[in-house]
Amino acid sequence: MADGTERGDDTGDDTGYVNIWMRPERPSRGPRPAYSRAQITETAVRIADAEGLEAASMRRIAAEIGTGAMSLYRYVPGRDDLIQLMVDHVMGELDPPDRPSGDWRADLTLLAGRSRAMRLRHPWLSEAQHGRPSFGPNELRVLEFGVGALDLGLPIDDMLVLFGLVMGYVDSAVQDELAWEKEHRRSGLSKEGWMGRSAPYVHQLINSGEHPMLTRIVRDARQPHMGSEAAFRHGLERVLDCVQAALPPVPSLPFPSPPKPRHDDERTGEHG
Amino acid sequence: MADGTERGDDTGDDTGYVNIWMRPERPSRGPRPAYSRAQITETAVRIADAEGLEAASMRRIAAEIGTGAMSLYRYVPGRDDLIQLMVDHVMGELDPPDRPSGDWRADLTLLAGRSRAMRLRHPWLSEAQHGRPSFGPNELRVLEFGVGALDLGLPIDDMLVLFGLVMGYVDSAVQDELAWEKEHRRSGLSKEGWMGRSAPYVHQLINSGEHPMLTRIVRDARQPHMGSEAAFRHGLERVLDCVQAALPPVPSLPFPSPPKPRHDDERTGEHG
DNA sequence: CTCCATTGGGTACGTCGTACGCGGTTTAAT
DNA sequence: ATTAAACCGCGTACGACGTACCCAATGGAG
Repeated sequence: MADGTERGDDTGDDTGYVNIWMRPERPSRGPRPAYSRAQITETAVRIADAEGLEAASMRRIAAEIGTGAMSLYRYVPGRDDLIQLMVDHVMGELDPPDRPSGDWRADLTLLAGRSRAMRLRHPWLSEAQHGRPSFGPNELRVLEFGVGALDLGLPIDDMLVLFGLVMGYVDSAVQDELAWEKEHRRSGLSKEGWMGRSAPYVHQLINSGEHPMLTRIVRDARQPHMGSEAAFRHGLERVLDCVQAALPPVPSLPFPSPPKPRHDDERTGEHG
Repeated sequence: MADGTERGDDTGDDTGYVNIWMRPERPSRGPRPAYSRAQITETAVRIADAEGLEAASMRRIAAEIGTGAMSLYRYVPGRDDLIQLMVDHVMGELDPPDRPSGDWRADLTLLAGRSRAMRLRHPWLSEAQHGRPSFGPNELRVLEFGVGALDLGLPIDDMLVLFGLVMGYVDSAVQDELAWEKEHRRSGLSKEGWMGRSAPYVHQLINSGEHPMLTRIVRDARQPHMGSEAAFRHGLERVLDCVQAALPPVPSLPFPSPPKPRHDDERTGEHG
């Protein structure tokens, strides 16, 4: 173990910046750069949208811009950091309001809907996040809005759990929506072709009698027969019902008015 | 686009099998194979456990077994399918009981605890799943047990949403636990070193006054000061409270306790 | 027995991320 | 104004990667 690419124990890298957000885009000296992080990031996002994250290689991005691969390393420490820039860039598309409205359910519904649309536009996002938060500026804006909407008296740890539940649902729901498309890209089969090929396997599992839940999923689930957005909204309502149960009871407050910012709420929930 | 690795439009691959589970391990004719899918999968898992998923390359696995890289392709169509075998293999470690016990909360607690332990043993799992279900036998056993535990009168779609909430929480919680370790492996910094380097960035964000929730996370969150397992159990109880609220009211129980989730343990004096 | 499907394994191709170094350009310091 | 350091774009090169293709050896089916 640990034979080769290890560096020192405490230095990390040459610059000493621990993440991409602490590294300045350009120093003060030297000629003016021909490109920019934003341009590189947007190009990478465009390629990944069209052909997947793995297609957004350094060479491909550079070729799209019209330069050599190594030029990109003047702007970005490496590909992993560029991917973090891509993630935060598309997070900016959520464009949450500056402050929660006071109606937590409407706020989270808005955020979830925009997240779904954004994730459908950028199917590589789940793969690119793969766990680490990275605390980019746009990611922070989303966090502030979403967690702030749940600021109704719970401890911050519980607020984070609830916010994670909602965003986690959005992620997995969109992944399900994209599953057919991904499988198509992987196997070259259409949806009908995949169903036809899988039918023997699924039938074998069902006929074995050892998978009652799978049987019910195949036979009784209505999600495949609903519209994608309708299924998403339905599940989201269930998740928000769960969240609501974890929130402190709202109607009777024996204490003075909470410190939540009360905005004039003529925005009504857009639930169906 | 689509200039190179594209195949036909409807054939997919040579064999016609749509996923790895439909492809038989070995045909009837020819010499007896020297290795097996199980051996290859276990070797790959061992490498990924120790050095990450990307270290489990075909060449590396083959070298560990003591053969050439191309020999593995007699057992597995490609690396993506091998990763699916790895995922299902570690899913087998959950080893759920044959049938739910009747106490859905105990069952899901058991499954969540085993999932956390398993994911800590195999930190690459989240990266390897990256969205697609694949319906392997061990994955199906977990699905049958977990969803079956929630079979209390809800429609199957809602059961799936609730089960996904619980497993999604486990995933994200373990990812948080592993975040330090991953960052350490990436930057070569210790936890204290990372905190020291990030302090200026975090302080800048906090001092800007535009991130009240981040401020509360840094100042008030008790999770970093709890044990990892205690934090996990605490959040899990919150999630299960949410799930309970979505379940139909219990038909008959000896205890007439209302299903109201408790939202305040002992949170006293949160502001210093 | 013969036949040929299947075996393990080697070679080779195209791709990847990126370390390194070069000559030219810009700016801060003198 | 001069100089030297810092920074630019970019080409070359290296060691990986997944895997297509080819080969001789092998052993069950006829």
